[in-house]
Amino acid sequence: MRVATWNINSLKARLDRVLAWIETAGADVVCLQELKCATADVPVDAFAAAGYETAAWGSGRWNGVAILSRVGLADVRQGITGQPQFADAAEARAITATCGPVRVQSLYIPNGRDTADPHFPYKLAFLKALAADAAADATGDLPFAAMGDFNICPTDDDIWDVAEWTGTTHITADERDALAAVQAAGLEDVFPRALKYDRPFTFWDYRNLDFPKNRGLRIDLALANPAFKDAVTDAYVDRNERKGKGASDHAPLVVDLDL
DNA sequence: ATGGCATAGCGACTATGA
Repeated sequence: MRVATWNINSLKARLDRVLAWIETAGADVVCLQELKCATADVPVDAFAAAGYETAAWGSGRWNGVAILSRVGLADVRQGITGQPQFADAAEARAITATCGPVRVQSLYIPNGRDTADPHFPYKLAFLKALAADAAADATGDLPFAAMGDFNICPTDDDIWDVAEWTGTTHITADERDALAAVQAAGLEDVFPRALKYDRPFTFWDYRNLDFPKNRGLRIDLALANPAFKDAVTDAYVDRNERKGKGASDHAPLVVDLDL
């Protein structure tokens, strides 16, 4: 089966591309992030017509996560245990579901904005809660993966030029330590193939010709438990989906499983 | 030191993203 995660940067603006991609890619399960619409505005009928059930948590203009599945959808859980709030609100950043033989979590980790911004400790707190939340699924027999936009480059190789990002979020030791704690719960980074160049970036800023110049980041990850990891036969970033007018600034991360 | 580009929202601009 084929599982994918993709930050689509607005479901409304990207619907045609999402429908086209899930069909041509033949994805069985798709984790989406940054819906940027309310739960009630998620086009579940369009996904149903394409053969997919939908679990979604949207909250309007920002954030929003979903899971599409054509292999069943059960045991849906919104948010994570102990999820911190920001500005007194629980943001739509996590949804988990069992899809046939696998359990997947669609995650949109807070950006952090700036290391001096309140959003930064919020990001770290979210990751700390995630590490505790993931422990049960990570050690279970059911194949499980926490997938999504982690907004962290795990290593200096996961960014086009780390020197250009000195002092910014996404590459700090605090963030990498928080990510390592999530992995220490029993989840391993499923490292994808690059379809072009040497590194499998998943995000390129719209500005500055960053995509043509391959100034990218690898921030979209699939963290898998042993049962999931053992079933992986291939993983790659579909950078072709980043091309052309109307693309998201993220490309889908695709994982194939012998399940 | 800042913006670039893209998105949504009652909008003629701002906030957010990474």
